[in-house]
Formats: sequence, structure tokens, C-alpha cells
Amino acid sequence: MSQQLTSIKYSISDLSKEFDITTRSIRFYEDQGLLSPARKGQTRIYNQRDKVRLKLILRGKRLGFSLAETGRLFELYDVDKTSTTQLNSIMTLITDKKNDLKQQLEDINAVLIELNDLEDNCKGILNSLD
Amino acid sequence: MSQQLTSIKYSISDLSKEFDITTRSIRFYEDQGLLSPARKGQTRIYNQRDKVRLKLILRGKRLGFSLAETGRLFELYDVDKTSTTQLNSIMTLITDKKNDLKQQLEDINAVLIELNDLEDNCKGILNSLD
DNA sequence: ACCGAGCTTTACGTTAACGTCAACTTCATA
DNA sequence: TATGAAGTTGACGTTAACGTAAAGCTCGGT
Repeated sequence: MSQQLTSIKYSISDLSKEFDITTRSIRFYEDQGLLSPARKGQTRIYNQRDKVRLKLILRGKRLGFSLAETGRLFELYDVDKTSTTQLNSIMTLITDKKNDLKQQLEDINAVLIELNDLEDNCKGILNSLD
Repeated sequence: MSQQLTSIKYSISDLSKEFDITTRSIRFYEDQGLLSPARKGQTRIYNQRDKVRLKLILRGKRLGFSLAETGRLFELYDVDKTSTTQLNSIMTLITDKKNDLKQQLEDINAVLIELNDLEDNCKGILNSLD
């Protein structure tokens, strides 16, 4: 039924080129438990899911998440959904993260406003030098 | 004329308490050239400007800026405004930072959407357990 | 005169996230 | 067959941003 034709495979250097990171980093993320690619002999073989995970890791980094935090977010999807206590602890974790991100939104908007002011300032000076 | 009554002074522990950071951190920021408080003998005396700077440093940290990056942003305000080349290099730096921040906005919104989905999911399961 | 609280400098320790060899295998190609 | 490109596992080095401990001033209160 839901047989996916996701037989697309990637080598470690494929991914390192695509995301512009080193193979060292990719192996390190695996060490930290964020990736678990298949193996053909010794060689790592990455599929679509691995690639998506890697993209999420890098997005997390851009947001200042530590690898451990990103790992915890990954686990949210695999957790035991039958335990009420588990569900509640997830909910609080989600709430906390959402608050962090809302703070970040405020921060970013504040900085953007300052940068725009500064930019206008510079433009004004440049124009007055004609 | 524009004499400011900004004679409000702070000790290092005042600031450490107010911002909930250690005095070690505050001194470290000074080592890195981000703060330069006055001295009374050996003792550091912080004024309103120093306090604002500290607030900006912490905001930068929340956004994932390194201390060096924040330092560069500080310098933007003190730079020689008569040099056209200086102005142009500032402008490109501003443009770059703005692009970074716009990317962050996208990232944050994407994560917020996911977290909201996950939250709804959890709520649904919790409700179905009644 | 002594004490404790708060400040100082100096200096070594720590953690995260990799960088950078070194030494090895495997595989396709000249 | 050899050689070069791409993969592997250690293992030690590095940087940023502090933590932490040692040793010492200084000042108000008892």
C-alpha cells in the first residue's frame, strides 16, 4: 500500500557537498545519536529520512540549538504516546521551546529595526556626499 | 544643554543580579572589548550606557551571535562616517546580517508550526484518554 | 585591631563542536 | 598490478565562553 519508492541513496560526500559541511561533522552528528545511516560493509549509506534529519540539524544550529536539544526534539516523535505522564512532560517541553522562539522573534525584529535605521542613516550620508 | 542626569551607577554585582549572569561573564565581556566601565580605584563602576550594552550583548547571545559579532555591530555606531569606502563596507555588513536574520525568521516560523502540530497531536491523544 | 563582604587579578580547568592528522581498507581504472 | 579516490576508525588539537580556585586589597562595622 504505502510502499514508498524512496530508494534514493546518498554517500557521505554527497551530503557534505549538498549541505556544505564536512564529512567529519556528519560523522560527529552520528556519534551524538542524531543520525543512524545504514551500512554497506563499512560504508555509510544515507536515505531520504537521514537527509531530512540532517537538514533539521542544520536548521537547529542556525537557531542556536545545541545538538543535544535537537536530539531531544527528534525524540518527541518517537516517544511512547500511551503514557499520560510522558505526554505531559512533552507538552511542557513544547511550551518552553515555543516561549524561547517567541523571545527570539522579538529579538530579531528589534535588531532588524536597528539595522534598518542604521542603513537609512548610511544612505542619507552617502547621498549628501554628492 | 543636553546635560543628562545619568549619574546612576551600578556595581558589577548589581548587574550580575539584574541580568542573572555571573560577574565572571561580565568581566569576560570587558576582556573581549565589549564593555569598558569606569573605575574608582580598582573597582568597576557601570553607568547607563554600560548597562544598555550588556543588555544588547545578551540579546545577541539569544540570537546565536558570537561575542565577536556583537562587538562588530557595536563598532558600526562608532565608525568614521566621512569615509565612503567605510560606509559601503558597513552597508554590505548590514545587508548580510539582515539576510541572516530573515533566514532565522523563516526557521523559527517553521519550527513553531511543527511544535504547534505536535502540541495539537498531544492534546488530541490526551483528550481521547477520557 | 579584627572581621567579613565585596571587589580585584592571575591562572588553570571545562564543555561543545568540530579540525586535523595518521594509518587502514575497498574499489574502479590506467 | 599499482595507483588514486573515497571511505573507515581512532586519537589528539583547537576555539569560544565561560567556571573555579587561589591570593590579595579595602572598607564599614564591632
